[in-house]
Amino acid sequence: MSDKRRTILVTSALPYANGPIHLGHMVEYIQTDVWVRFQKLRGHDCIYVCADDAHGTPIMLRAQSEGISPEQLVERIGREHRADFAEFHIGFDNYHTTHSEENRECAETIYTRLRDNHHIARRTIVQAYDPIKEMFLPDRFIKGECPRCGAPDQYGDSCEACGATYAPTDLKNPVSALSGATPVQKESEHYFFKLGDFEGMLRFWIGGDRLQEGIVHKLNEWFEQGLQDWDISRDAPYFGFEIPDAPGKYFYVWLDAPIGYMGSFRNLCSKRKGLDFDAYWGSDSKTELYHFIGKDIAYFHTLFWPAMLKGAGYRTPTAVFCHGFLTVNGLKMSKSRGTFIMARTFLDHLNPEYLRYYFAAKLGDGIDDIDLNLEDFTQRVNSDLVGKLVNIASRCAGFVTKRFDGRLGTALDQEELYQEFVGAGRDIAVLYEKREFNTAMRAIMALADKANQYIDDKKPWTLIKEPATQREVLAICTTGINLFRVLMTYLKPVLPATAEKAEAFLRISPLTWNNYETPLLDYEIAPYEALLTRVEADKVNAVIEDSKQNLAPAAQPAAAQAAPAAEPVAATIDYDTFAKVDLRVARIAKAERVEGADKLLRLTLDLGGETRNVFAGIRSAYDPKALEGRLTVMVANLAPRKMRFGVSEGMVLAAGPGGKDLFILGPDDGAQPGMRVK
RNA sequence: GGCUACGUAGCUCAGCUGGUUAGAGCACAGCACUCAUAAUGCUGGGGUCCUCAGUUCGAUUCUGAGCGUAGCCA
Repeated sequence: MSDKRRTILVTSALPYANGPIHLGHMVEYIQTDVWVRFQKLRGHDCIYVCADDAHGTPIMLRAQSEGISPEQLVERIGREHRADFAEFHIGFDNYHTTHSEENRECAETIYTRLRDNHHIARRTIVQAYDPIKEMFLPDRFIKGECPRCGAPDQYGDSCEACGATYAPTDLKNPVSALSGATPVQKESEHYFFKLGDFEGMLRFWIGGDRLQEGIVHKLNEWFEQGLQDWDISRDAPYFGFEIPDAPGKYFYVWLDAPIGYMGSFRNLCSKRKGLDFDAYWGSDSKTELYHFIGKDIAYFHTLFWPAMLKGAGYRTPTAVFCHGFLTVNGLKMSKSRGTFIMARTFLDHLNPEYLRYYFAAKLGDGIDDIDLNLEDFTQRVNSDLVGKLVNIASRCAGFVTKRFDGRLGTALDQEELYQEFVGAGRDIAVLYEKREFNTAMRAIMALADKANQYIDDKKPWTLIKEPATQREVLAICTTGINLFRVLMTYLKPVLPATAEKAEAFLRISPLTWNNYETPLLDYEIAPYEALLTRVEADKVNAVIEDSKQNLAPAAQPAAAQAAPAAEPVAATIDYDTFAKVDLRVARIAKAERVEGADKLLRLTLDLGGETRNVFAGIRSAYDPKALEGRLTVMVANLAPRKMRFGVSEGMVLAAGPGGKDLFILGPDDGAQPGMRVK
């Protein structure tokens, strides 16, 4: 049935090791895993590797803020990632990390070969530098006003207000997001990969069937703009691999991330006998290599990555498969709506196979976004999997167990129908191969409909009443159960755990794509037990509730009681005016009375990296000791003001008429010192 | 802002190179059945194919503009 045995290596993009896996990530791992399981089911030699992407500035800083080493952080997150994937039945052959000796070796080899082949250039560039943290700042860590529209508080690479893109040096009034200091310009020598050397090779490479049409269009656009050198080095301090011949310089995280595919494979070679690294990665490799990625990182995988491989004397990918993003209920995932769902939260309440099926039912070979509509999800899973699929086995098994000692008949009632189901496998296999899972699921469910229609048409529950037609009932149920077995084979890539239960029910060895052509006859099966239960709406709601963060209902009863002393609302201001006020969450590190002032307290505020001295006129309402440790909100960009007792560097927000009736603001749990209030 | 995609029934989607009454599943309504996890079967209602303009004998399908959504701009 399968063609000749293929040798295939498959990867999913490496999740970043600074946070947990969410359902958006799962689209990719489920898509890849279904494809890999399909290949294995067909009897091909298919290996699936992945790893944590462990390097870069965000991980370094996150570890710092948690007071642990980056290695400890990455180790912990990696453990969580593995657990999430395992429970979603993602069947990696190997899951490694980019912070590994194998990866260092691969990265160094690629770099030195590129260098020796003259594909590396060195140039001194000027970059923003944080004089307090003593480090160069990535674009995302610089904030300032957009040079085009003037919107405040924009990142160093692009403006969220007007969409302009620019260099961080173009920002007006830039500040470091780490320390609040004004970045200074500082020179540094950087290493560049000369992508332009590979234009001819890449133009040729993107031909053929390697990439989806939309991606090819995008690449052509990039070609027209001209391929530019890629900056692959970063200065210390940086969590990553030091460049061999350049002390103090590190590989940019995006250099060693895709190399992580190789590193993970190399690690697998050390564990699995007979696996030959060069057979898979050598320039003359005969094996197939596929990368599943999200559409956002196509650039790295379709330009830099093949060029790097080529330049270092390795093979290039057979194809790169892009998928779209996940929306929930038609919108971007949102923490406040409770639709930013972590893999773990889903697992806490629901069977992971529900999600595997739903994603499979929606995923095609394109790069369109897919939507997780929770109501549709519930109905679809219940209707397709429980109502149609599992129902076939459930409605037939009772007769077999109760009336025929659990033994299937010696012949099918309808051999043609069985052969029709078997024959449909050819088209379904083609659909799986082309990653048109949505069409495959529809084809499988159409068969399930057919099986139910068949049983309905034969009405075994009527025939069982007549002694003369008892054997007919057995033949019908034997047919139904065999049809179910075929369908379960087709769904095994999507529902591996249910397939396993079905195997136990049928008392058969593992289903494969090659062992269902002859029906099970004269064969004893186990009593039927529910293979899959319905999605309960309560559980779906529980997932949403658990995903909501900091959504304590805004207190509004006060407004209802119409405060007598209500102050008229001030004149309208536009957003820009409001946005000029930089409000920050602050931790009151210290609070003390001020000698000689009967209204003031001196507060030492921690803004997560810097501290401020602020005087607040709240002594009549607060005991200083009770304030220490509390979080509050302050105006962080108020001009410093000299007072008799010192300089006040900002202002704490409070409401109330005065005296004992003063109330300082406090954020909900979870807020961290330094966060901006917007 | 530029570019690349996408915008079809309440929901999720299919419609290849333009051609008779635009399809499927789910949801909904009616009927039937009771073997099955209130599952299943049959029948039915429901769409200005985002908007406008153009090409054409004829456009959901081609072209242009606009609106909306997503990604990218290394």
